[in-house]
Amino acid sequence: MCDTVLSDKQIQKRAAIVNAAIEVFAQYGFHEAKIAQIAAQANVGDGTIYLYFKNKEDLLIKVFEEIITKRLDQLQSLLDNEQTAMDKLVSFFNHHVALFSDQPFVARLMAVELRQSPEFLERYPTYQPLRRYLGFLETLINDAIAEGSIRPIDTKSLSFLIFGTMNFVITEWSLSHQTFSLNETKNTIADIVLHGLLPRS
Amino acid sequence: MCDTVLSDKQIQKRAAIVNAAIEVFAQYGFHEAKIAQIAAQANVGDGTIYLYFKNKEDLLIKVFEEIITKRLDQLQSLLDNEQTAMDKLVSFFNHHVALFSDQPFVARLMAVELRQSPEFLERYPTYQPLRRYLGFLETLINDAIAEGSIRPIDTKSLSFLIFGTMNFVITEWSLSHQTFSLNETKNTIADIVLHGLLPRS
Amino acid sequence: MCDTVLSDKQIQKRAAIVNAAIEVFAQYGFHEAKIAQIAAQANVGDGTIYLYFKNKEDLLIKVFEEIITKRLDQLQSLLDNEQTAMDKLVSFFNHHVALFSDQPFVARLMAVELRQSPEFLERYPTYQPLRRYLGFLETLINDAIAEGSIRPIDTKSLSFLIFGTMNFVITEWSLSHQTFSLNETKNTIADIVLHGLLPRS
Amino acid sequence: MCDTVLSDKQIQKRAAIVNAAIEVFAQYGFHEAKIAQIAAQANVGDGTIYLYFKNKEDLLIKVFEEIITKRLDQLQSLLDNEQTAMDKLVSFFNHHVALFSDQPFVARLMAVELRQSPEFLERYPTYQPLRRYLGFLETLINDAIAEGSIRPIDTKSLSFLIFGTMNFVITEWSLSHQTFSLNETKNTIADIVLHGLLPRS
DNA sequence: GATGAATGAGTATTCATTCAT
DNA sequence: GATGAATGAATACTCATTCAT
Repeated sequence: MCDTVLSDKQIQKRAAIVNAAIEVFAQYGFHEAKIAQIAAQANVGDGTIYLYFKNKEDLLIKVFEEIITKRLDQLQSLLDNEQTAMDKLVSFFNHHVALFSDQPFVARLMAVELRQSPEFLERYPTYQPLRRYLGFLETLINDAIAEGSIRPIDTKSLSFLIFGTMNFVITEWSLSHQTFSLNETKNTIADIVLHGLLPRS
Repeated sequence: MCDTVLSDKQIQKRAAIVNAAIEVFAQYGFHEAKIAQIAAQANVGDGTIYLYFKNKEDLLIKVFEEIITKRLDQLQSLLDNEQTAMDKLVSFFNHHVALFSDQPFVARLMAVELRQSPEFLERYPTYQPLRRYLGFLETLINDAIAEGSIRPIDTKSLSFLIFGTMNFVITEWSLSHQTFSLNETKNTIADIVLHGLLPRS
Repeated sequence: MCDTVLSDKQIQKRAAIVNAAIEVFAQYGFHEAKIAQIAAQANVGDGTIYLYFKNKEDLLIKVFEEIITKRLDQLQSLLDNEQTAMDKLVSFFNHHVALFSDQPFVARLMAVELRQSPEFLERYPTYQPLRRYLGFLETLINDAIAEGSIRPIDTKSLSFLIFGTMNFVITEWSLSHQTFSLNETKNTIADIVLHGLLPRS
Repeated sequence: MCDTVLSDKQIQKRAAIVNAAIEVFAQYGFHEAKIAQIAAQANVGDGTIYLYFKNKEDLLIKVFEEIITKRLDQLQSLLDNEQTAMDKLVSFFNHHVALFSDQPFVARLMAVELRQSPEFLERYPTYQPLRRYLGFLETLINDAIAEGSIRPIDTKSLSFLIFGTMNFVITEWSLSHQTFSLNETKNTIADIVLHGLLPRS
């Protein structure tokens, strides 16, 4: 059934499972999360999960894929409002933080759970929702460079800078129980990246 | 015996366990790492590990503490060669990357294993070797600001920027099997952070 | 599921586990009894035991509770045939021996396993199926005294005398591989208790 | 060394181990008692115990043998003061209770630990310190019968009656934290056994 | 399709025993 | 002889997965 067309009721059931999985994975991490708890939270039988997902690992993978896809769709439509490539890039940055700070565990999941171990990753060589996300960011950067809004630097390096920094910031912010202002930190970092650290003459 | 003064032979045995643990944790992650495998790799009996560490979790914690402490000591003495605060900061940045790229799994461990789950973290509220590391970085930043070498910005934000970015870069570099130049990426990022992204008029 | 109403099949499965547990506990004692062996004997998976009992200790406790309850029910209905309190008391004595000599290990379990250690007992301060059994015996004694069939002596002392003696006798009889006549011993003891040891003038 | 003649210092060391073992076995029971704890309590190294005893089981066995031997010696000399066989028997009864109530755990050990399991017993077919104790009691009974002080009944049955009852009483008394008068219970039981339960005309 | 009872493989940890010192 | 660090066998319990209903 895993790949068949689903009825409405089935779509709802699958969504319930995914939502429950997000919550439970986020709270306990992959290994401490129990299928039984996810099933209970989703109000389905334990076995039902296996009608929609191959196994626990597959559930984690799929959950991510869907989060990232949804995030990218949201970002895409939000960015349509912006004119210049630079505006789009700045907007991406702001919305990235905003979107993930709504569900900070997703940032943690991205930084942590999907990187369980080299072993894990090697079992899913083609699995790279993160790649799609970074790829999207790289496109925006390239456009901004082409536009002349920012100076030409290595695209991948900048995407790592933006994504890596903000992922770390969001995770810290979440783990610290929001004891600092995410927004101010974000603005400070944007300022540094845009203008540099050196004193302005 | 856990906390007593150790004989030379015991020190060697303990070190063998720690080294084996680093390798196995790094390759498999905390949950997939088996005590039996660590013991085998260290050439000791399974039970011996429990003479030196309270349990598997304690082993992870201690392993980290020791890595971070060693790293900080190394950095400290390397930085003694530098004159200005700015030189020290730049040197920290370079050596940080160099040190962790020698053992890229340590970067992964820092980013991943120690963040297992909110549950895990809450069991060790005061445990923060990462704090010490970031604290050291913040001191360097403050000195550089006081010196006038960089403009006054929020210290914590900058420390997040430097550490978060480079931790991500190292992890990506490691997971990608070193398919890009760590050094060039590092230099590009340093350039951006120092001079900013905007086109130079 | 532990406390839910059970289906017929589940009742059978639970009973199979209880029976297997009685045999294995009886043969090896609590500590030497292995869950795997009980499961094998009951023809269920190891894990299945944990669907019906919290843990090994709980299994021991529950097994006893059920044996004692069943024994008391049997005794109760057997005693309904007797008219006087004295007849009931004598009947209890005879049936007690008969019932436990059918499963002599139950006598051993009562004397031994449930008294593992003061530590064990203190973990179950309110757990006293033995109390119920002795309490029942004390009631019978009180009635016989009220009836005037036996002289008024301390009820508890007599209950200890009857129960303690016969439990010891049954255990010895069982451990000695029935090398003496349980029935004759029982009758001799009954005679002594009823008529006293002193020579009859 | 186990069976060699021992120096004074060794005799002391062995005694320290035995005493520590009694305490620890009594408090925790055989299975929960740890060799390491016994060694610590006896102020010797773990390995030292194995110089004096073959293994943990052997330690339990030897400990009992010595307790029983000492008890029997004490009883023997106490009984020398008595004239008639009947006086000796009564005296045995009283002193048995007194001696064991000083170390109620010995009663428990006798009732419980030495009866671990049929398996355990079958490993020590010839091991019967209890036999010696019961044998001594039977001799006293026989003498009292020969003397005409008590009527002729089956000796073994009476020894079971006396020993079984009092062992149970002492154990209950100990486990109940001495909430009833051991002495009164003892006297009531003696009275019943001597005079019988039936009303005196 | 949905369920959840049953399964049994898998593992951290303990502790009696050994043996190099 | 005494020690106690080292050993590794042994086991209760968990939980992802299956499959009869």
